[in-house]
Amino acid sequence: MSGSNAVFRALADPTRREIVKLLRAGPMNSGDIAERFPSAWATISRHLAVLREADLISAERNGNSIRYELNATVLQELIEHIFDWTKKGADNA
Amino acid sequence: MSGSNAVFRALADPTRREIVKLLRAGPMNSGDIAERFPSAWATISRHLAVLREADLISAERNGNSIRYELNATVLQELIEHIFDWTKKGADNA
DNA sequence: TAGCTTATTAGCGCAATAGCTAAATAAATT
DNA sequence: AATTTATTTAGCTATTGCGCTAATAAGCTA
Repeated sequence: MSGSNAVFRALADPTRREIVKLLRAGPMNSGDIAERFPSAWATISRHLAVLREADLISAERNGNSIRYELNATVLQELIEHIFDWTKKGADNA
Repeated sequence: MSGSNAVFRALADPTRREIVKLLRAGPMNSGDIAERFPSAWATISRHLAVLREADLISAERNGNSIRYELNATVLQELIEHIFDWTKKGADNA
């Protein structure tokens, strides 16, 4: 999936945006994340996979559990991307 | 559809993002927009409706045709919205 | 009014996505 | 090795979303 498309698609879902916001505070385990949502663990796990594919978060195995961390860089790039849109002129992607 | 959710959903589609980018140069008729895409006019028209619902563009009847204009304010707000995510701390929406 | 132009809405098919439960994988523990 | 804990993958159903064609609406002009 091509770069920014995956990011936009990932952020189109409210639950996934909530996960992103949740991870601002710092890294969390998959289970700790899932606990905060009404959906089943497996459902959240799939959401995490989508965010991972978009590179919005990164996963790291930590013994038994898996630690998810927000990828602030990608958010920053997204902001710049949209910011470019607000400028008239050339066909800057 | 609640505010920012509509915006994120609208931008999740590549064609709709192209339309947004196209309108940076200035207002355009529905037909002139549609001509630039391989999809059928009706398909583009529906995309325009989605963007309109998200308030990313505004429509104005101009005699026979309808003029679409980019709503730069909403893009600006979106940037600020995402920017807030990059800050740790409180649960700022 | 009829007819042309411009644009949207309706209805259908198909592919993609979100949700669930159950099964599978992985690491730690006994 | 078998069990427990943590998480993902698989298989299913239901909903949503995109694109098409055909039909409808709104404005203009003869």
